[in-house]
Amino acid sequence: MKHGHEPLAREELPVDTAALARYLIGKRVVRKLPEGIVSGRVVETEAYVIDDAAGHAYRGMTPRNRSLFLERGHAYVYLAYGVSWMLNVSSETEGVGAGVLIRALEPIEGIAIMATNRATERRRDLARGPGRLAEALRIDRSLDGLDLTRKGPLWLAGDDHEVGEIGNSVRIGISREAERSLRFYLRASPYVSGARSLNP
DNA sequence: AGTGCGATTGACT
DNA sequence: GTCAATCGCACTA
Repeated sequence: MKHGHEPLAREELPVDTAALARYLIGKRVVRKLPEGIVSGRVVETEAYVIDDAAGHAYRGMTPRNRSLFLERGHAYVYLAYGVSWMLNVSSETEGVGAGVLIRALEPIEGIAIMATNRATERRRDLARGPGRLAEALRIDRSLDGLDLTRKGPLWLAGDDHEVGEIGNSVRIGISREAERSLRFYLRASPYVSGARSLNP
């Protein structure tokens, strides 16, 4: 990497949730921890679009989901099933609630730190799945609302690596609006979560 | 104030 | 393949 994890500029982020979900494939999530930098390539995302009954913003702003209404490029972090933290990127203009769930990363930097955070040595299991990636990067509520277009504890950056073919499918683990094809993933990546049928 | 339910994971049959 | 863990939050009253 010749660049120094320069953050993505907000202006380059598509002002459209599905477009942003696709755009983020191949980009980098960078986490600064006391032990060092941890980062990975985004290989899987899901869009939770405007007026989406499956989206947390569907019934309006609440204390939990207010970060979804921030200008695009901010973190929305919440706890799923009382067990796993989920990292989302707000995706529309200020006041409009929508976001992109980051579902899996290909581990790039700080592998040893991730392995410690995850209590496993298996490379493929470090950040395959939204809860796992949050654990690997030690992401929790304290990062909710963070501007991901600025260097800080967590941000989004570019990546010089060529991006392979991007597939799309229905979203995973939801019941409402389950038929919509709003999941995006890198076809060739072994670091993508989900059943085989969803990764043709 | 009580209740039902997940944008998941890991353990287990 | 099935299933329990675990808890914050939105919703009902």
